[in-house]
Amino acid sequence: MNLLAELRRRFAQALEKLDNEAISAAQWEELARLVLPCQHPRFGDYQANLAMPLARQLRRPPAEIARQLGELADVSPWCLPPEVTAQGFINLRVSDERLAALLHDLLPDERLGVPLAAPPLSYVIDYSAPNVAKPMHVGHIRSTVIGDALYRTLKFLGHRVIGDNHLGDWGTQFGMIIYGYRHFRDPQAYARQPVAELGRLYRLVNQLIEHEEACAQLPELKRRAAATKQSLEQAEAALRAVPPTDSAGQKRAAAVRRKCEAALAAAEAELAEARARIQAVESDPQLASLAAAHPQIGAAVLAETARLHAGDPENVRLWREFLPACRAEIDRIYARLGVRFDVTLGESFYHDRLPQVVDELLARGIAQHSEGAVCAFVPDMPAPMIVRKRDGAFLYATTDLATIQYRMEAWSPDVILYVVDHRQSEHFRLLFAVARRWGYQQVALHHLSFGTVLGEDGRPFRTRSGDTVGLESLLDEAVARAYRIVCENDDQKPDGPELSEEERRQVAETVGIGAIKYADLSQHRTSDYVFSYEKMLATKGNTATYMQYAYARVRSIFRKGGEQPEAIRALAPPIMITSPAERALALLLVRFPEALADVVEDFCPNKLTAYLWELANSFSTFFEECPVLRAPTTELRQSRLALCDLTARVIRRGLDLLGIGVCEKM
RNA sequence: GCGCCCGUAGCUCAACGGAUAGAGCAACGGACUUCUAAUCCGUAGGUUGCAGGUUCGAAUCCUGCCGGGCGUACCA
Repeated sequence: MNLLAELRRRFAQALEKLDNEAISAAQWEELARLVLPCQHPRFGDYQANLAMPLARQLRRPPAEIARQLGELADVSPWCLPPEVTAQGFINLRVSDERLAALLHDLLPDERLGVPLAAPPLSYVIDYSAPNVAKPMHVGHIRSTVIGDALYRTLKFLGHRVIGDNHLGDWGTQFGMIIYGYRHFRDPQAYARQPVAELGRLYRLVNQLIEHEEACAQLPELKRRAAATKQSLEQAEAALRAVPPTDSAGQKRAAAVRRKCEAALAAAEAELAEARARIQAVESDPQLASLAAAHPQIGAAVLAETARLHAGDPENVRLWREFLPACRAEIDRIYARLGVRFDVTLGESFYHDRLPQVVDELLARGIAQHSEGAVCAFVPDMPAPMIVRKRDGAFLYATTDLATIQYRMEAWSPDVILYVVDHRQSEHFRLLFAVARRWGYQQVALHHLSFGTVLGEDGRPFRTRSGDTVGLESLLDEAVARAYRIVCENDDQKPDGPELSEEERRQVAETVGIGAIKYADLSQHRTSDYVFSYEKMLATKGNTATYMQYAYARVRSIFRKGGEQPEAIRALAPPIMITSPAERALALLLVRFPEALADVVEDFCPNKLTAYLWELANSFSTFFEECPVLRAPTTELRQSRLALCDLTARVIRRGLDLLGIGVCEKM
């Protein structure tokens, strides 16, 4: 049961009973949303803040309205009689007796009190979506982890959910490895380890293309750096020319100078990057000769891609040969991450549909020819959505439209969620607008954007040499650090180490992967965050490790006491609330359903991490203050064991919904 | 230039239009003969970028400014 939702219902009923024509029925539910959890326990557990906004409408003092609503609202049996303040707040406190009863009911409940959604909706979640020909990197973490957490949570709430991995399996990257395969492959290496060899070919071709582009851009970049330098000098001169008495003028000129400084820094950085790319190839004789032997490699790669798309038998054959190996590679990483999909329909799946999509858009007047391309113009958007290029090729925008069409035909979902980084928000605004005009008006389309993973320097997370960081090496590093922490802790246990080497490895894997996922999920989805092994593996604070530790402590109590959780559940002892620590823990246990409702309200998993952190913290306090095995009476011991069991189950379930595991010992 | 997002404790971040803005890290002071100290308890730290406005009530909504990130017609 969701207690908050229930109290809101009661207050909506109270408004109805108020029988005041000034308040429309439509307002009841809206006002009832002003029943909220208290920010501070001194005011109680929940508060109803609806008297204040009603005061003007009803032309009566808020305190008086609050008193009346407090009487009309039937908050029994859960809450004590409401207390009303002079400002008009209605404070609600859950009665200890009922709290105990609620927990007692929770004990045998597999769902831990979480109600099934009524009615259930059907969702398609589009997440992860890496390009399969290149190794997965740090940039894929967020989409994968957030999407998976939302998938699990929506499913647990009883919705019909289809997790769809919209792979990039049809793009230029395949042109690159086809080209690489034709010209640079090492047959023995390919026979031995095809994925590694394809990865090498991808990186090699990519490097040669970057070299070619950098060479081509170099004069322009030099020119731009010189020009920005000049405008900076002008801006500085202009600033000096402003008389000191003109403070407004000074400010304006200083702002211009700052802008020029930033532009110069950007131009110089770009120039430096281009030079580094050229240097990387030319300092290596082998690479340099390859670059010389393959001029126009960029165009050649595009031609290979075009031949693939046009159905050239040899390129299609190679694509079919490469794809399984590439898929196996990412599947291995998904297995390690514990991420699953219901379907994996990559871009290639929609290839056949693209011409019809464009034709249909043209026929219905949604798109038109413009400068040789086919474009869908949308009011209030500065640029159109281009669905076919001048050269006749389709774009990912076209694929995205075809994907919506297919998903609607195949599953007719109520909601489609796209877990994709914030830089694509404009693309999605266009996409959704065009989809609406195309006739998909019922389905809710949400772009769940997220921020960038930053390094400790505040710049997007990269290696020291400036490369993106491979996802797998990230996992390995986190696990390696977790292993050191596990060993250090186990060696220091008062009764000596209790983990075997094998167990230590397993714990380290669970803790390390959990740390990475949790660090990501505990940030607000939309903000950037700084990637730090130190912080994510910290043993105090809002980390997976802390939750996992709390879970392990509970399990340890059961082990030491020779108790079985199933036995406690079957016994279903009365719950006794004898201290503030017990009460705080008990109330949080009852509020698990609220946390999950919060998560899906705006698709923010950090609501769940915040809840779990509070719960685990509350348990730690309880652990310090309330002896379980040595409780003064058998009844209290059993009651506390029941609290422990529920805590462990909520933590385990909560972490599971985030895609994070637990350990019995750590 | 235009568009989108962001500015909260020294640092990293929470906060649903609600009461005295919360955590963690770092700092300081306590608690292991007691179920895992990977812990707990306490102290200190704030003009929520600035200025207006809306509201009974604003970190939250609106306007302007300052500062930052990202995106801006044929890449994905």
